[in-house]
Amino acid sequence: MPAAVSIREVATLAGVSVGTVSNVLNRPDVVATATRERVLAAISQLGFVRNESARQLRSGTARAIGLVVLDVSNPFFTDVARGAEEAATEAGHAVILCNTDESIQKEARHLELLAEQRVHSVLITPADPTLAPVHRLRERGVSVVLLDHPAQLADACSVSVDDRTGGFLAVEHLLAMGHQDIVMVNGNVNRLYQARERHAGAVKAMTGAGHRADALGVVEVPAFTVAAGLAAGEQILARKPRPTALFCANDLLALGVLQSMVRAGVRVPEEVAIVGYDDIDFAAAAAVPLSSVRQPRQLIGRTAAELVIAEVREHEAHEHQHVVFTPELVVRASSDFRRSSKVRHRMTKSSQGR
Amino acid sequence: MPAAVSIREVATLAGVSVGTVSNVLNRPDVVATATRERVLAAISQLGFVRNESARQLRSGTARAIGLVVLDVSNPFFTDVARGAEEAATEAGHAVILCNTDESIQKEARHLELLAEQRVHSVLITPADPTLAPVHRLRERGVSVVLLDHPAQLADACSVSVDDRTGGFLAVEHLLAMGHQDIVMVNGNVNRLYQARERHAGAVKAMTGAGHRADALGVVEVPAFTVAAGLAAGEQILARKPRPTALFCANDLLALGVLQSMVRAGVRVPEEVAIVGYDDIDFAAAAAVPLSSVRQPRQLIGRTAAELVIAEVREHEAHEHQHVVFTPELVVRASSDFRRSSKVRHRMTKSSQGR
DNA sequence: AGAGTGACCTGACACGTTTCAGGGCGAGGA
DNA sequence: TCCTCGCCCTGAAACGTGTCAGGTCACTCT
Repeated sequence: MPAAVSIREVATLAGVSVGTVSNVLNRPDVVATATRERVLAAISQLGFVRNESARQLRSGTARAIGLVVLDVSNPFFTDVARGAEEAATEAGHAVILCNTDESIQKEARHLELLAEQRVHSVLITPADPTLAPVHRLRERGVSVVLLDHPAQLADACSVSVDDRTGGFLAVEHLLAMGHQDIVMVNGNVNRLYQARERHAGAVKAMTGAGHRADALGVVEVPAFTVAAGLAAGEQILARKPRPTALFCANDLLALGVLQSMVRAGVRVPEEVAIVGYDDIDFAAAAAVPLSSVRQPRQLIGRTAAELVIAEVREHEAHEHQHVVFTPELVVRASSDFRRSSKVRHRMTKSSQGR
Repeated sequence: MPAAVSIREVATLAGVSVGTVSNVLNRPDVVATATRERVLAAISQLGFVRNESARQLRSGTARAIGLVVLDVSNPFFTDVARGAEEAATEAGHAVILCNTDESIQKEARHLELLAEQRVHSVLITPADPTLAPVHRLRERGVSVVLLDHPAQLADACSVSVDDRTGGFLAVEHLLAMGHQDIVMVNGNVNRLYQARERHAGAVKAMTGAGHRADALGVVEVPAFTVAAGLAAGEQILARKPRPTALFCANDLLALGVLQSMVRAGVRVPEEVAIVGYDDIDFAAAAAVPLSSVRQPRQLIGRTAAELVIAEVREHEAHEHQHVVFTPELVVRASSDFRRSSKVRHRMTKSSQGR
């Protein structure tokens, strides 16, 4: 392994001091053209690469921002990550992506690591409902933006989508389609902010339509995954009077539930209507195209990154902002038989065809 | 922003030298119990956090490994990433995830960044077919593992899946189902290794069955995405004698193609059979459950990370390995009407029901 | 009692960079 | 001729760690 070449060797080869090389790198305008070119030639000849560690050590903080999400496998979060990465790259920052799987321990572990890396800021969808680790970061002077969690913290920006309205839209739609017996497939309401808010919105729709609050059934799942959705589907299939409509707290759950319905031969939407949440790209391509509550995924990530970059730049003068986007219901075949009829009809022909 | 506390302040508070604090951190066994506890108390009292930059600067290399993939939005790669992250975390390494979108420029840019960070190794699915950036890394002494690209490089390990066999299995299956007019939906064969190999396998299956090599039609797409698949679908729908079977080079393409067929009312698999590649989780949940060539996604990532960690540990003694997994065809309804009949039948009833 | 032996700790240096006070030097003005 | 002023450059001092040669001290052995 060839020893890494340092600024000093470049300086020697170019016949200048290390200070000058550094200037060529960081403030090219202050050095004479001839010298600059000599230095640049030496750099490329030796294959010199800046040592970011040393820069950070000197400057006290890294040019990296940490992005901590609940589940990288969830297309919702990869889209958020894309948005954030775009904005970060434009501003010359690297993004370190961390996955917590909703585990408080993993979250703490990753944040510890990010603190050691001296990232200058962190974008996080909190797994710990107490937000304790977020506060620890703030105390250490790390800028934080809460993703998808609009806690009105005095000391951090946030970017979120109005989950309560999202839940409301979904259930309002199901009620409008004539459903009475609605079940929500949801994560733990106490642990996860999104679960709590979407549920609250759903309940609001129920009571607004004259139903009792507890008329909304609930199936709690341990994770927001397709597998958990499959399990929830089995559970729902076992219920004696089967609910006629399901509102799933995200699309992975909805896809799992849908799959178990299809396997069991339960017709969607005729026997059971399903609405998901997030409107990931796969929702439209599902066995029955999935109705879903759409969130501006990439925009969420981009906005968060931009906020945090601004915060670091503005320093003390920065005022924390709380950006809230509004979700939008996308109705497809899984909750509206009128939309499924055309395709369904052809499928009928197709089965007869063989 | 509170000044970050350094090892020196901890030393002062605990009444020891900085060397001792460092020892407590790195070789706790060499320091007396009483002293160690005093130091640890000081650490937690001051909220001291190691400065990773300084450590790296001293040790010359970071405890991070770079993971460079073609598309983070592709569930195949997120699964690979998960596997890699698991193994890396177990060994105490962080993972920096980079996305190239198949762009040579983005790839170069990310690798530059990783070099500056002095990552101790890089796992990469190359976007540049010349592998030039990979060789640059090697010259700088960075360990590299090629993902999904078994180039028999003398100076790097690789982990891949036998793409040629995968392509062969897919088309062999379609031929066995009685198809003659088969089209492959594929990326650029010259640019992407996977595209080239899967195509070669497909051709081998054709010729093996007594067809001419050019009997396999090809639709080239600009990217391995659902959107590109949709566009390819439109293109195929416009063909005068419509092909009876499609082999898509990955599942995102297949899902897109499938969606455009469903929209156009073309029956799958009766009128057009479809086989995808990767067997991502969403394949099974698609409008018509998708036949696909399965790869051990997480295992690929885990193996790659383990290889590179071993390489760094073993130093000079390391011998480069080329691990090749074997893919497996998973047949579902999209290419086999017998498997679709049950569900299809119930759907028939459902359409009649309303 | 003196020497030898561990156990434990100290203190300075090095890692590669950025920053900054200051120095050399040529040109222009008095 | 001398002074001043810019321009361009130098060189040393940090940044926070890990390492390592050496130092101190109590204890044991002869």
